[in-house]
Amino acid sequence: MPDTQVVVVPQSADLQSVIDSLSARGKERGPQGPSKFILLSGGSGSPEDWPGSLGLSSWGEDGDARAFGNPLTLNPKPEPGRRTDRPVEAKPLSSATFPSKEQDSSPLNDSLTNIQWLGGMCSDGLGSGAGGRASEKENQEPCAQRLQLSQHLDGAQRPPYSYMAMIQFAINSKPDRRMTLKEIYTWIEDHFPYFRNVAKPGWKNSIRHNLSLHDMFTRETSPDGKISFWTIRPEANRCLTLDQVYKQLKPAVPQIKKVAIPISSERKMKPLLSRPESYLVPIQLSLSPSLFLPSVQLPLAAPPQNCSSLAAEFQGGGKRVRIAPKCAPPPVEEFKEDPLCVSLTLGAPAAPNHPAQRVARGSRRKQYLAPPPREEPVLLFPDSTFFDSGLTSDLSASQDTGLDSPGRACAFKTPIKGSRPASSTPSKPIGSENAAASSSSSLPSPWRTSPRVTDARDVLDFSPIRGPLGPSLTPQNQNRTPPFGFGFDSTPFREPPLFSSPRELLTSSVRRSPASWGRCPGQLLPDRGPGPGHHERQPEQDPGGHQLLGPGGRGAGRLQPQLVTPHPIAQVTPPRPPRAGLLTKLLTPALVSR
Amino acid sequence: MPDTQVVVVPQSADLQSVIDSLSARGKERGPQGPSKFILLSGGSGSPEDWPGSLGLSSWGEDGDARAFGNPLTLNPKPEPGRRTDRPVEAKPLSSATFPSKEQDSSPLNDSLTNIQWLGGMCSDGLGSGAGGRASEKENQEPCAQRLQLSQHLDGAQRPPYSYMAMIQFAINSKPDRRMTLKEIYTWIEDHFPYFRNVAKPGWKNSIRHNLSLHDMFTRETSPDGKISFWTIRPEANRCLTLDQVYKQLKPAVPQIKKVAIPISSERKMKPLLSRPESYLVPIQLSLSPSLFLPSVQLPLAAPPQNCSSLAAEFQGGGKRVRIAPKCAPPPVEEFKEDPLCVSLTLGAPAAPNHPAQRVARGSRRKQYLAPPPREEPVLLFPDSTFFDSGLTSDLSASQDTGLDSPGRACAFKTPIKGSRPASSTPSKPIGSENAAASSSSSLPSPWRTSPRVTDARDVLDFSPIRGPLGPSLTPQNQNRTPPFGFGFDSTPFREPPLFSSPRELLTSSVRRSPASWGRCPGQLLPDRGPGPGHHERQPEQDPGGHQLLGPGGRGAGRLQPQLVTPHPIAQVTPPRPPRAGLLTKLLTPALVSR
DNA sequence: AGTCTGTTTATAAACAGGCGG
DNA sequence: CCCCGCCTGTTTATAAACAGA
Ligand SMILES: [Mg+2]
Ligand SMILES: [Mg+2]
Repeated sequence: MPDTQVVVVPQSADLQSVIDSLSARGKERGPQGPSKFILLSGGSGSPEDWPGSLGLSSWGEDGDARAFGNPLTLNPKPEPGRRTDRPVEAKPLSSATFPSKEQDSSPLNDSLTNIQWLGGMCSDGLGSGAGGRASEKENQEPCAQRLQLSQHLDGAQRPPYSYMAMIQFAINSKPDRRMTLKEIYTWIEDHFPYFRNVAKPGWKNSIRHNLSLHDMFTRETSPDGKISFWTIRPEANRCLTLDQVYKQLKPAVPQIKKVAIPISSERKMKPLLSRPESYLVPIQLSLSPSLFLPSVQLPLAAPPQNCSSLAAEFQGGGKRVRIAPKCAPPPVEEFKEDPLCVSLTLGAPAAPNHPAQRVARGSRRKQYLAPPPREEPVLLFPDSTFFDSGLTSDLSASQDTGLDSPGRACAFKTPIKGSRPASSTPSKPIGSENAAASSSSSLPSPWRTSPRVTDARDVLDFSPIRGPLGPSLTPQNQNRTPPFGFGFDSTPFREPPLFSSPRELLTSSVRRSPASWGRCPGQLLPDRGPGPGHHERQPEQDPGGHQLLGPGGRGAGRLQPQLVTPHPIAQVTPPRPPRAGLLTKLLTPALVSR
Repeated sequence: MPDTQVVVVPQSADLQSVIDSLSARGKERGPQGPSKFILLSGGSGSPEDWPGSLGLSSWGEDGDARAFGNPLTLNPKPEPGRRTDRPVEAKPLSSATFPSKEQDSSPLNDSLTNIQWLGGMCSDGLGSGAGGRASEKENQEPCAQRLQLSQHLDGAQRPPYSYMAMIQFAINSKPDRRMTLKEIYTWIEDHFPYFRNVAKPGWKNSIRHNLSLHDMFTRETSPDGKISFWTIRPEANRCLTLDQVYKQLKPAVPQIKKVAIPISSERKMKPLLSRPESYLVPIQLSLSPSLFLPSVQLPLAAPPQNCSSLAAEFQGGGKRVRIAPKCAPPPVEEFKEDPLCVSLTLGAPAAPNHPAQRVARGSRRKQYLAPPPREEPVLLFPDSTFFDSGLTSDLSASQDTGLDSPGRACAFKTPIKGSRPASSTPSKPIGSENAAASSSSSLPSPWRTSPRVTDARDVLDFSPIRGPLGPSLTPQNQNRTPPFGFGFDSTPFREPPLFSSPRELLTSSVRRSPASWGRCPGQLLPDRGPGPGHHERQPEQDPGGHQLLGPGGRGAGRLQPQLVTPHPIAQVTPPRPPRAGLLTKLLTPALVSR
């Protein structure tokens, strides 16, 4: 049902206004816009938290106590000048005109107009106070103190994407997927006015930081050495584009857009850390029909599998939406306190109670210790496990409480990756990825072995787009065809995408054939030939991934249903939110004064 | 001359007081303490900047505007409780006694007593004000506002080591090189009282952050899954210990301790970012005799090579000392404006003007694009290039200006690493590390090829200890024996350590045979057998490294002599500090008001 | 329910190197 | 030609969000 959107509505929200808003947005969206909506009751939140009226809390007053312009202190430049090269904010806010010139970047073919965080070019009359020491450094006040006016439509809403994601958007928007730093800046400013109009100049520092930090991004130098271009390691490039985040590429594939409506929750974070509480993300829903409104039936491929999701948007009382889910199959039976899962059809039960496949307990994920052993762990990989977009979903909530509790075949514990996922190139046997970390040659044997237990967990597809090939249930981790087809790239993967954390996803490579690296679907690469024979050096094979969103314990199996249960309007009864904790408080509205 | 220390003295310092201080310290040190000192005139600085009287500037006033304890705001816990589990600072500073109990960690066999940043347990009478909202969160005020009193001897000086380095110290101090998080905390608090007495509780957050971020650190789980231990990937473990930083392991190897005396320079950094301006670091000096006082002659192994260093301590007007240098051979002749180098004996000139070995220009280092080609690039690897301790030294200052300028054989440009150094395991051919990044199968040919130019640069030994085997000059990158011998670990490396940045050093592995992984020299592993046959899975081969110190552009060829020239008291005439810039100002004293 | 542990992102900063005014 | 400031790139520090135990 490509024209369908699932909308999670705060309990306290006015349903009619939601509907009105959605209808309006659907019109803006044009013919491709969703015409049907699935409404789910979400956590809390009041109408004033809605996109347009979000108050952008308190990041202008940061002040920070650091004497900025002490002209006599010659301490080495606290980030030199570095003002935005765009004319905006160049002068001390003298009623700038925001020429919005230099729309030189990629064509704005993204139909961005309907996204709430994408306001138009700021056209406010600024000129507010505090303009004295005009910010010339990156570590300065936000570009515009003019927050009180036009709190929307000028990028007041920070986009919900992480820097890493935005950089990927930017680079992948170019046909050759290569961008200079300045171009990245410009692209982001053009597509996310927040950064031009609102963010402090330090955001450019963060861009550079991300480029350097993540080895997904590599720098290439022009032959003459004069120009540096940033690229995405082809093995790691999931070819994320901003388009894909809200525009479906292949209507044939069932896709549902999802709108998370913000829940009030004030942050004390620094400006760029605090995120808007809602945004549009595309996901491929794979929920059992019982989760939906009675009238809705998803034309799923295989037998409808479970695999969670949805609730993602509400974790932490409207924290932020998770894109690129860490989707792990729920344990087969036996699991306790997993409200959403209860009503879901479970994947084909893998060999239950597979001994030696699970770490006794203790696992905050990551802890890449050893590559998955040849005897593949039991990995539940139900059909509907994969989500089209990076919407966070994870029903692997089963806390893995009792150690070695029987009946929990798919424990999904501490996936292993051999501290570097590298080396399993097509030219080499897959088993060659033994580059591992756990070979500390002096460990007492119990220590060596235990972490090597290779339960797959979390994991799966972070791709915002879904290929037509529906993922097939692969309980034995064989013949699996992870949904990395990417629409046009149909190269199947021999190995299932096994990674346990966003970081790994981000850093590691795409589990596609080298021939398909860098071949992204769609019109983004019109001038590029299929380039099939190009994979000179076969990089390490590994599932590539990316994280769209901000900080948080993404490394672990997220979206514990008990934490984020969206109280679906459908029949699914929230089976008692177990062990609420602080997050429960967040889900209960009005506690936050605001 | 193992009993010799090089002391860099600020120009404005009172020499007699320096000598007195050094003498006193030497006595504290005991029989092993240095009895001879080499004094070098350094940048600037006034006596009050000396260790004991450093003012610890202004990190208590940060304030930060974020309302901390707003009891009604239920925003998810801004770092829960998390007070130091040690009793120190438990109450609101009620004249704490600092029981200093639980000296349970490794035996303090480090003879730490002579290090200035290691004060005794704080014994001040504290009880100062501001004790109202006792810090219970990690993101709180520093443990003790009592800075005004007893500004020394209680850890007032932040140790000069990065978190990564300290974690290595801690873990490697255990015989089995395995530590729980809490043990790491305790070890650091015991050995660096700063963190117990002065630092804000957030330092523990940073420890955890470092453990997670750097994949050098891996987590292992006990068989029952109840306990997590942090270890160092054996391939990456350089077996750094705090001992090695100031204690010479093998007196046969020439080692000289160095004392950098602080230069006044106020920072506006946050507490933990601002570092003390001086500390002891061991280096293996390899300077031509002309650089030293006439009476000093270093018994260097091979013909005295150049290779810089020294000046390291003074960059940025007493920024911070660099440990674990990024030592790169200086260009042979032709280089411009390299004062220190001028007077140094240069390494044997490698094949001059090796075409196609150098990137045309443009390089801020890192930019791992392709693995080093089989035809090894010309890498100047002069004997004295290596320093015993991690003292930063880098004479590769030659800006590599003119592209393909002849006469500069050792261009050291943009080393390449194939975005993941993995896969070249002993079991596999070295050539198999083709996991690379530059295989973007759609790049126009010029872009593909250019970054692949494989000039080695920077690089080399970050080890704080030096093995007896003197590095041999290897202009052709063959038969090189990088100084990774580590004293007792004499396993030679087949591949030279080729890495270009501290990060790479940190992340990548030690270029030792797998059998030698985890085998660190000395008494640290008394209870561990030689464990030769333990390397089950051969991890990626790659030079291991580590960085001891804090932030900064370590990735690039550092220690531009023009920036840090210490004005040695010896005959070396500072050949005109080229292109001073802002850093020049920093070197000139008194400009900073203080 | 709170704390501890672990993972990840955001932000600031230090500094190196290059370039252009 | 040199100085100097800005831009770019790398790395560490710090705070924070959040998950899991
Ligand atoms: Mg990078
Ligand atoms: Mg780690």
